[in-house]
Amino acid sequence: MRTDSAPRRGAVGRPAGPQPAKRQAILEAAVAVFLREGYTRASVDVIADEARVSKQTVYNHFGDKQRLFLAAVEGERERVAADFTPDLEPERDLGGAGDVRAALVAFGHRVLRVLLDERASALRRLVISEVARHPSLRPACADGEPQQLVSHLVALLTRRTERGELDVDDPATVARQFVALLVQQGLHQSMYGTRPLPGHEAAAICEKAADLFVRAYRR
Amino acid sequence: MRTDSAPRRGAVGRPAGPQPAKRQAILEAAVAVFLREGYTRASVDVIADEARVSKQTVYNHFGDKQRLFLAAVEGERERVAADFTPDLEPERDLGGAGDVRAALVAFGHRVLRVLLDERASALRRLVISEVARHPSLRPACADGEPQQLVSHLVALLTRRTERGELDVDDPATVARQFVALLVQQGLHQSMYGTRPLPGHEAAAICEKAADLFVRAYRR
Amino acid sequence: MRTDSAPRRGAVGRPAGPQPAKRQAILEAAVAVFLREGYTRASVDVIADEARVSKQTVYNHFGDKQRLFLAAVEGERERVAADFTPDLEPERDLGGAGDVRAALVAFGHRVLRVLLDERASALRRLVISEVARHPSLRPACADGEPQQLVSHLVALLTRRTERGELDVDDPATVARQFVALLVQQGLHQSMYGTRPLPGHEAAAICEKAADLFVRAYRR
Amino acid sequence: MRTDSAPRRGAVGRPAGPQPAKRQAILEAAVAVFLREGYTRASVDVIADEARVSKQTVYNHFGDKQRLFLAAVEGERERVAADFTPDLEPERDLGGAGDVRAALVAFGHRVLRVLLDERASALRRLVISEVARHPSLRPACADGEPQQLVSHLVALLTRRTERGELDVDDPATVARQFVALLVQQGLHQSMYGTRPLPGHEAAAICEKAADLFVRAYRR
DNA sequence: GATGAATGAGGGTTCATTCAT
DNA sequence: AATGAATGAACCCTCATTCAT
Repeated sequence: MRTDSAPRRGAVGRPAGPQPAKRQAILEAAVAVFLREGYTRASVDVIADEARVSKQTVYNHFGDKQRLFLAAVEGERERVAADFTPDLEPERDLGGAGDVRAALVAFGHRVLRVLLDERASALRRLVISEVARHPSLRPACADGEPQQLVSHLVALLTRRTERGELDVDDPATVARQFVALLVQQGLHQSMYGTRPLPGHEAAAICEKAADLFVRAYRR
Repeated sequence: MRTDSAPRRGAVGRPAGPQPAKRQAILEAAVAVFLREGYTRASVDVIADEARVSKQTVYNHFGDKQRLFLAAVEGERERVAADFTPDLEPERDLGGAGDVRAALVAFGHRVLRVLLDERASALRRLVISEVARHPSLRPACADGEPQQLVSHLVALLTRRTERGELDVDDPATVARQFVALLVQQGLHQSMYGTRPLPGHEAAAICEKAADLFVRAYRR
Repeated sequence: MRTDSAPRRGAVGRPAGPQPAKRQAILEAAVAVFLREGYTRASVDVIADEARVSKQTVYNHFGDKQRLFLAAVEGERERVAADFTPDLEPERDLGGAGDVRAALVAFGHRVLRVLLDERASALRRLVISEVARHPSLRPACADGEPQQLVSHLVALLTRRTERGELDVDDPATVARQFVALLVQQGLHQSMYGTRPLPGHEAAAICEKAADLFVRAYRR
Repeated sequence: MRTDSAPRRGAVGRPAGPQPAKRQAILEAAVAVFLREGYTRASVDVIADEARVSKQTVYNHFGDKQRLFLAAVEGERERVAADFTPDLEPERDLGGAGDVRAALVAFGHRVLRVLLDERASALRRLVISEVARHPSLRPACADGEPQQLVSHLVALLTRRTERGELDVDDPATVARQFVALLVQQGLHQSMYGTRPLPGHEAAAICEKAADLFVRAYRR
């Protein structure tokens, strides 16, 4: 995650070619400003300043504010996804001998952590704000429940069903429901990521959700 | 070019006195413009024009843009709530002889109808957009799941439990979960009210949710 | 021709109502700047400064640069026409006992004076510059030969024909030709009003033109 | 992404050496853009793009926008002149047995055709627009009546006078007058080349002009 | 000689807000 | 209380021009 914007001078003394570093610096500044201010409030001047770059350079790279915005959202979306990849490895408690409820609770906490990450929350609010005016944001909007999380839960449900601990016919649907429930309660109680969610509230959400699904599907 | 319809005071014919009709006109125009454009894009000029009122009159009544905004949100919140009161009378199908599942599905459809109403959706997006910058919006943000709906469901669950059809210990929690599940799936699939939700998708959401809760709580 | 831009305070001490003086000041500044710089070079900032008015006031009065431009051209066109009305009174040498040639020469000088007036020339160049891009300028462009001059000459030709000094069948056509000839040679030799026309050149143009028409139409 | 078609010099494969083809391409693009947009609106970026050349190459060749502009005008002036050389061969109808009036009418049509050519008109408007700000345009401005046309008419008048059909003392003056008359009426009625001149209007101009001169000079 | 990237100044336009009537 | 006119700051974007490769 290099963020320097100065042209780096290699060992051979070449003064640097076309500088993709600037593009990156602009994108990072754009993400920061758009997340902080929203689309309309964000000013290209400020983004340029924050990227230590002239305003026209921004326009040379991205054409106009809207395209810069979409690029920033796209980039941030990838960054958020990447940041949480380690969290999403499905292996960890699949084989766990722990009982189902504990597994679901643990999974729920993971969902909430990903969901309430500060930058991810700001991105979500931004996308919701602007999706009505920028239809290109629809894919980003549909990502509310990161697909990877759902897949992970599908695997978990399938495995537990195979083991005879659960009785889930249609794991995809059930997984989406579980995640949706956590997401909505998490967003709602944290004001869409605007206030930190106290640990006990998070725990309550996860445990009650686990209770519901255990009650419904434990064999 | 006088267009006011309020009665004049004073014998000499000077138009004078506060004109509460104007305040209302301004508020309505403000709601329309803020919902349409968002906080930053909305311009006081346009609001004044749309209210057929001078710009300074807006400032006389509301002080500044932010206070006008908060008043508009508050007003719209009440309007939305009021609009759906008829839908929310809890008596209607409580005594229905219909089975529990059907009652839950019907209730779910009611939730989605309220949730996806065009103005209600625009209001929700607006509140989510600005809650980070205007803390006074927090109450409005917490209204994501209209309280009345939840109360209604609590009553339903309680009654059905009394009748021996269900076995719900903590109806408040269960009701919140049911509503949260519907809300999240409805918002997600309709892009936060930005595209119409096809009937079969709405039906699927409601039925699967009913299935889950029936499975968990039917005695 | 009042040109003061300060709000005048009437005898009763009222501090001035809506100030049409500002509109006038803006228009005058606009004329000056557009004539000096041309449409594109002219900047609304400079016009506002020169009118001692804020830029937004310009926009409040005229909407945008193009409308300001058209208003300025229209105003200047009227001003130019008005400025030369005294010159155009047709009575002066109609009854003159002088011979026809002298009358035509005198008329020719009048045409050149009107034509080569500094502001009128700048206006003509401006209109020619922009008529391709602003179709609303077409009327102004068609005014190249002020209609009043042609009418005047028509009267002169008619009178002289009635007196038996000339033999002009179709005075309208002949008048347009005479004026066109003078105009073209005047514009050409003065570089469209860009360099002063020496007296002897002007005289030559007028005299040769008079010779041509006398030769063609003297009875 | 090399798109140049000029041959490379040097054995090692470095593209090098002056590429006069590029200079020509730049000039052509500059002419097109300046004629289309006028001096101020024309942007060096667009010219460079249209010439398929980097912007700096434009600066390398022409120094700055103004010099590029002057070169473009000069080039276009030559091109226009060259384009009409075939039309200007003076021999064609000089010996024509047709009567003088017909010859003058035919000549008039030739003048109007040359005058109202689309590119020639755009060039004229451009020169008139800018002559006040770029004194180097004065020669181009003086070319309003192409010298070649006048010479041609001088020859015609001389020949017809020698034949005893006309009685013209000073053919140069008369020729300039005839051309000036046509030019002014043609420009005026076509809005300086901005709207097409209907055939009957062109015919009327030419015929009335021929009538005038025949009336004045036929022996 | 030619390029792509970068710049600082300035373009037209719109904003939230206040003054004078 | 209500208005129309006015303001200064800021917006997005484009310009002619230069630097570094």
